[in-house]
Amino acid sequence: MPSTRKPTKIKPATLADVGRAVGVSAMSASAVLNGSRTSTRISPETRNRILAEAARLRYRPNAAARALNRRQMSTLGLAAVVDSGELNAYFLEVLNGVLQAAGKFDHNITVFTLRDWNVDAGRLADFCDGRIDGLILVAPVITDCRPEIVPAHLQFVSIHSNNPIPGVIDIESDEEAGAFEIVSHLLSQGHRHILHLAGPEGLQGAKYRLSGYQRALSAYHLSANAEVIESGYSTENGRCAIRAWLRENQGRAMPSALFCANDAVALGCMEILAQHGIRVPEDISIVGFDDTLAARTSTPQLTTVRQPLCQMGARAVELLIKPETAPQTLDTPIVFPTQASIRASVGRPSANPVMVPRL
Amino acid sequence: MPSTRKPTKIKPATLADVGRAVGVSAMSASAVLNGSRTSTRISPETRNRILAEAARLRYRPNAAARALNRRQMSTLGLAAVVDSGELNAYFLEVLNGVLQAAGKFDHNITVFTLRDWNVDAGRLADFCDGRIDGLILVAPVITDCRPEIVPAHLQFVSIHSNNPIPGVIDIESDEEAGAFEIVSHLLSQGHRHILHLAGPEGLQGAKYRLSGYQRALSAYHLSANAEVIESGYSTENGRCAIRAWLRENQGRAMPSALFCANDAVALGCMEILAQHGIRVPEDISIVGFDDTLAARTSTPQLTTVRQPLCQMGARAVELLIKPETAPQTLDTPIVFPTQASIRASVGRPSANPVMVPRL
DNA sequence: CTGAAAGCGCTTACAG
DNA sequence: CTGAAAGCGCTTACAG
Repeated sequence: MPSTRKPTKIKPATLADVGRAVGVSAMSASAVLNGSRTSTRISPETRNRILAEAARLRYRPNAAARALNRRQMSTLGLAAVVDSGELNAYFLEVLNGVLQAAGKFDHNITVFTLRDWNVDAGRLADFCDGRIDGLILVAPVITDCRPEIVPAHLQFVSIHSNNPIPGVIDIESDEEAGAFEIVSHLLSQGHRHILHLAGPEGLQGAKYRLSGYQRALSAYHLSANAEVIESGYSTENGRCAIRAWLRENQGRAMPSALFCANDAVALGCMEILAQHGIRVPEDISIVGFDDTLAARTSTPQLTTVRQPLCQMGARAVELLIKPETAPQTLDTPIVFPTQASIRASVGRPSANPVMVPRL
Repeated sequence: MPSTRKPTKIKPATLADVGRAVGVSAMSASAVLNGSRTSTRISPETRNRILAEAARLRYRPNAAARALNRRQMSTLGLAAVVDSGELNAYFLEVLNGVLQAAGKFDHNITVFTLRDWNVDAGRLADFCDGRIDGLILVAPVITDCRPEIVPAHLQFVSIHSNNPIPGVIDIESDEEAGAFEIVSHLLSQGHRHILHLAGPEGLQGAKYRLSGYQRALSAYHLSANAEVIESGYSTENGRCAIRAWLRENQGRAMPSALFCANDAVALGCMEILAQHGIRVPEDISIVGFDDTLAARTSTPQLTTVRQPLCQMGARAVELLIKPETAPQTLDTPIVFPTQASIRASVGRPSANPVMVPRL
């Protein structure tokens, strides 16, 4: 007998159903099954009968009714932009941290996706209609920041906000220090010509990474050797950028190392370099940024800068659920440390410089 | 002036507030602002005044109240197990498809994470308390499948369920055909000794992949050449499995190709082989399964089997929101086709066989 | 065209 | 120890 579609008529048991089955009021059932306060005492025997009937009827408190009454849903929102139709590895790391923390506090996570921060900023407030008790903005880039995007009755927290949003607590990682550390590592390995593929112009994170790069070179009195080309943040951006650079520099010496805007860009570069027979790290060293899972699965594995995205996500959840843990001043972001992840994609510079191949 | 924590007292405007401001009943406001049915006609002028006041007060219908009344939340659940504390690339692909489809139907997605399918199966029904209108199970492995795990009033859909769950529609991809196709590709390239690193014993997907491998060999009358070792599904599993195989087969000829349980395992193998100076694809060809983003970022890029995870996620959403699109029989899974993704990790077998290095 | 009433399922005072 | 009442914000019949 093939199973058939289930009739959608079956209704879950309510407190009234349980009460009726036992012969008491819904209120008594509520006190036993959901009541947190101990002031209302129920006799042990009716208590047991209520418990038994509730189990038999598979009673579960209705979340919508409870939310309406308590004015909170025990749910947090997570809003992110989907670039080119795909959430990326960066988001996945944040999501992991957010889910883990939310679980601890018995909260759910609802994911909202936007096409574009500026265009969809107005929709943010629409999500605050009782569905969620707080909203986490993942890497928002809201340049046109009108006050009405964050509603008066809910708290927002941002992670890696591109610019301050009034009333929104921001969580950052120290990207400047991370960039400084990783470029210093390259320098300490003997690299003197390090090409930086910078992130998208206008993005704060890209600026921090560039600034850390410059500060490291400066510390070695090598500012004159700085060479920067703008790339973006995607693998395809990385491919295009390095391809263009190779085309324009045929016959010249290759840099001995690449400092890429992020892991995705680094992977794009590795792909193109491999096509030209340029080996990593024998011929050229490469470092990325973010320490996404792609950094661990590439060949060779990527030296990169770890941002504690998981912890940052968890902190965002904590800020919303336990606002008393928030810092005094909302204007200064909470900053997490970054850390270099040293892997196989960095070696010593090769003795005889590699030349850019002629096409 | 530093911004201060917002007083959480501010309450969003209700229909009653809007009605009061205009001087009409909440019901009229409802008819204008949220009413879908046209039977209730409001005069154009009061209509406009209601609209104006609603905008001024930033009225938004309360989702909890509406859900209580309509008995649906416009939200779907997505449940997955977090292996070793991390959601993986496979999940991310499914999530992408699910979010995209949910957006089209104006539904939200709430993510639930479990530690272990069998242990936490009982919690599934707890989520069905009015928070969601349907639940998607991502790759569930519920061996001890008692009927009460799926509640009577909600529909569940599974993606890649390891075994049938009564009353749950399952969505599959044709893994057997995918394995057959990719192994046939290896055979067509001249490979005759193909080692299979099989997925975890007991998992249905691993069986399909093994079966496709065997069928392809059989079609070439090469069943006698089959060689299978059990690996798992993680990169570390892949490293261990290939390391063990190399240790036990020192001095013998290497297989000319590896068919790995999935991309992660393939990457683990590539890493270990590289350590032994064995080149891909010159010395040995490698194929994976899943076509996760790691397959595109490895060097060389991985030949693998693409499963349309995004589409499968989208179909799951559609099944829950438009149950009329469900197939007649729930017992037969919906099967999506798989497809070989040919990339650089496969070449022709080398003329002189590579030997397993002595340690 | 407009409103008073009842109800969705729960909880929070308040009586008995 | 237990229950009747009122309310959370919305909607759906039903009157006027």
